[in-house]
Amino acid sequence: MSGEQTVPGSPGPSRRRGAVLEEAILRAAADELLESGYPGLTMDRVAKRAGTNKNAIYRRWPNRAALGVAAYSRLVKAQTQPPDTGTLRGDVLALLRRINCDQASPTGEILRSLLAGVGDEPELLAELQSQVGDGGSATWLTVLGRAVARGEAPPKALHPRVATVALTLLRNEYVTQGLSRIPDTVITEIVDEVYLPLIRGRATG
Amino acid sequence: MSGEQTVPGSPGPSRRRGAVLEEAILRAAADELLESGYPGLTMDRVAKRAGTNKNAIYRRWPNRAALGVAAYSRLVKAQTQPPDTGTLRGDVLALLRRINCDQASPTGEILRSLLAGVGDEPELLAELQSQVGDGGSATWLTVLGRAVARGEAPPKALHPRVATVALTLLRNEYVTQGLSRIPDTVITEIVDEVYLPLIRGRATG
DNA sequence: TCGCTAAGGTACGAAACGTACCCTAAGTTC
DNA sequence: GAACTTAGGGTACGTTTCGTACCTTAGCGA
Repeated sequence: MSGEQTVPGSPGPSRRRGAVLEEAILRAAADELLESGYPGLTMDRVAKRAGTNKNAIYRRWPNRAALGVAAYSRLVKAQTQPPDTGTLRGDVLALLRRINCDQASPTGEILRSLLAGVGDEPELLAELQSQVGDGGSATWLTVLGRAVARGEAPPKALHPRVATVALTLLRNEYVTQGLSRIPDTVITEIVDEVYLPLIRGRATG
Repeated sequence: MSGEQTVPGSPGPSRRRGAVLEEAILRAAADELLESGYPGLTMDRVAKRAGTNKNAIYRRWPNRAALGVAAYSRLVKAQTQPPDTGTLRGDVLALLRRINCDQASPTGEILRSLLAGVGDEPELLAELQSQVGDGGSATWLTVLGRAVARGEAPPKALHPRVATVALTLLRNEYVTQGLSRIPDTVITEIVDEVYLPLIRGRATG
């Protein structure tokens, strides 16, 4: 929570413009998302928190959903460096746990709300999807590729739908269970009961 | 679309009560869901369409989300008879295609909206989940059980998380792709690239 | 026949989206 | 350095929709 964004020390009108103001708005929106979720993401409140008004927001984003997606993108960006623990199981567990820790606490509820908020606008849906979903497709293929190089997995496993199954199952937990953080037992179950049997089973089956 | 629910032939006030009125409201709400989706599910419009007013609705459901979930349940109930084609692949394909035909056209968008609309109310989320998600868990276990009996799958495959993987992947398509109906190639890909390798791979891997 | 319950009609307050209008500060150009 | 253009600030407004309140009226049972 970065608190209010009005420049505190300057009494006179020191007016932010352009990218600076845009950053302040996005930060305020992201904070609101974290605190109150997407239903609590009110244009008036974001404007107030950013120390500006709705005009400045609507000049940049056409509606609340677009602002929500943009703010959400700020929350979940960053971590795309795939782990390298030396084993496929270790890498997959690390990936899922990282998602569960860094993203999950707000993501479950917020993502669920946003998926609805974007409604019929496919552009926003695509952006959400690229942020959350198969934005990580490359990551998973990297991890799997190393496993293939080590002989842990057959080359046939390098298939996007196969590679991302673990992420899909984890996201399904977020969406359908309504939990903010998934228990680690569920993660290990996904890995040991589904993902690794799927990957390795393809080697012999 | 069942149209307006006001009794057409009777000019005088012929007032419906109890279960009859409740049915009319639910049907009106379901029709609104089909026509306009959850965002278009307005209490005033449902009341008007059902030929009643908001009082009668709020006396039965505490808020819009509850009415939405109840109406949605009407839309997706019915089909729970598992298919029996003689092969696991045939059964799984039949299940997914049935879901894709009977449910999908409205389900994708509506489900996405509802998942958000229920927001923080876990009871409604659980009801949604039981209607859409693991309401089918028993179905999938039945299908898998027959496959085990035929020797098509190992008994270890009779695990809820494993059994429902195909459904989870299909639902993931609905939620993240924003399509009302999934192409059949995606369904066969889910079955042939993920589900069957997962089930059969466990036999040998 | 007489109440009691529930439905109908309507109006209202609150919240929030999105728009409009005018004023003013920050850059920009000459 | 002055005029001009652009963009931010403040505010008010119209609209929609949720959820509530209040009163009237019809159906049903005792």
